Amino acid sequence: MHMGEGVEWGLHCCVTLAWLRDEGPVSIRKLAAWFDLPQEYLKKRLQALTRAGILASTPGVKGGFSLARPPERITLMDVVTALQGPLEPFRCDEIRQRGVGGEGAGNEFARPCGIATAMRRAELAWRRELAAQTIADLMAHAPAGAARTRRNYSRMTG
Amino acid sequence: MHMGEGVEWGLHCCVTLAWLRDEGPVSIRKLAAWFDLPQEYLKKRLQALTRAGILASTPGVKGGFSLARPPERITLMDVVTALQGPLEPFRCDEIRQRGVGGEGAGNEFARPCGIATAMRRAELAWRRELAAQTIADLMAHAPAGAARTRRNYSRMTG
DNA sequence: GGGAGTTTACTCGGATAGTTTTTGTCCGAGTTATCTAGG
DNA sequence: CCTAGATAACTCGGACAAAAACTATCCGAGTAAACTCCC
Repeated sequence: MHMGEGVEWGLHCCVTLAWLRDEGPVSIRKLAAWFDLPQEYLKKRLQALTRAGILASTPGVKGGFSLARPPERITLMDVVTALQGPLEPFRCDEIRQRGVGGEGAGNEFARPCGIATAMRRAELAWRRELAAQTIADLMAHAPAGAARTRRNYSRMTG
Repeated sequence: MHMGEGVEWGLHCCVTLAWLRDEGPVSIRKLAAWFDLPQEYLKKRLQALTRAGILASTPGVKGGFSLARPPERITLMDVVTALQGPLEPFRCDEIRQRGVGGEGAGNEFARPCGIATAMRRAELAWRRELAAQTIADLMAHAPAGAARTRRNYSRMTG
C-alpha cells in the first residue's frame, strides 16, 4: 500500500504557493526547478489539483498556478483526495458471498460485511485527521519557510 | 492508493479458520474453493501470514493452515501489516531540501518536515483503529456465520 | 504615438512509453498420514 | 500381526509471466502579455 509521491509534491507546492501568494501565479517551470522534480509530470498533478478547485491556473505569458482559496480553507484531505483519485484504500469485493462458504446463508448477508465496516471505520479516522489539518497549519509549523521561500524565489532568473 | 485484495482475503480466511478451529488444519485447496479465489496466489498470502506468526501451517497429508493464536489476540492491524508489506502509506522524500527552494535554509531542516508529520499522525490514527479490532470482534459481529461455516465445511467433499 | 499583427511564454488535454507493483501460475523439494508388501 | 517401503496429499520457496498502476515524456491547441511594424 502506497500513496504516490504526487501527494508529497502537491502538498509542498500548495505551501510554497501560499507563501508566494502576492507574487502572482507561479509557472510550472519554476515550481519544477524549485523542488527539482520532473516538470511534465508535476504539471499533470497540479492540473488535477486545478480540476479539484484547489489551485487556479492562469494561461498566457505571465501565467502559472496559484491557490484558488486562502490556505486556511485547504485541508490535507482535499489535496490527498484530489491526487490519489477516487480509489478507496480498502475495497470490499464481498468474497464472503462467493464459493462454497457463502452457500445457504439466507438473509445473513443483508447486513454489511463486518470486515468492510471495520476497515471503513479505520479509513474514516484517517480522513478525519487529514481533514483537521490545513495548509495554513503547515505554514505555521515552519515559520522560517516564508522568508526563505520569498528570498529564493526573487533570485530565480527568468 | 489501494491496499490489495489480499487483505480482504486474509481477513476472511482468519475468521473462517477461527470458526473451524476444532476441525484441525484447513488445506489451501479447500480455502480457495471456499471463497472461489485463485489457489496459488491465496497460498502466497497465507504463507505471509504464517511468516508473521498469525497462522500456523502443518505439512503432510492432513495438513493445512490454522490460527496460530486465539482470535482475541489477532488484530486487524496484525493482518494488514503482515499482508501489505513494510511499505508506509506515505513516504517523505524530503523534496523540501532539493532544488532552488531548499537553498540557504540554515538549520531550518533540522526538525522534521511538517507535511510528513501530519501524514504520519493520520496514519497512526488509522493504525490505532485497526489495532483496536480483533478477529474475535469480527466473529461476534456475524453470529450466524459460525453455524453456516461449520455446516458448509462438513459438506465439502475431499 | 497608436493600432494591427507577430512572437513568446505560458496552460490544457490527449497520446504514448517506461518502470514498478500487484496479481497469478508453475515447478521442484520437503513432510506426514495412509496404504501395501513381506516376514 | 508388525514393520519397511511406496504412495498420496499436503506445505514451502523460488522462478517466472501477465496485468495493472504509477511515473514520465511528447505534441498540438488555446490564451494572454509583450513586442514589432506601419501609418
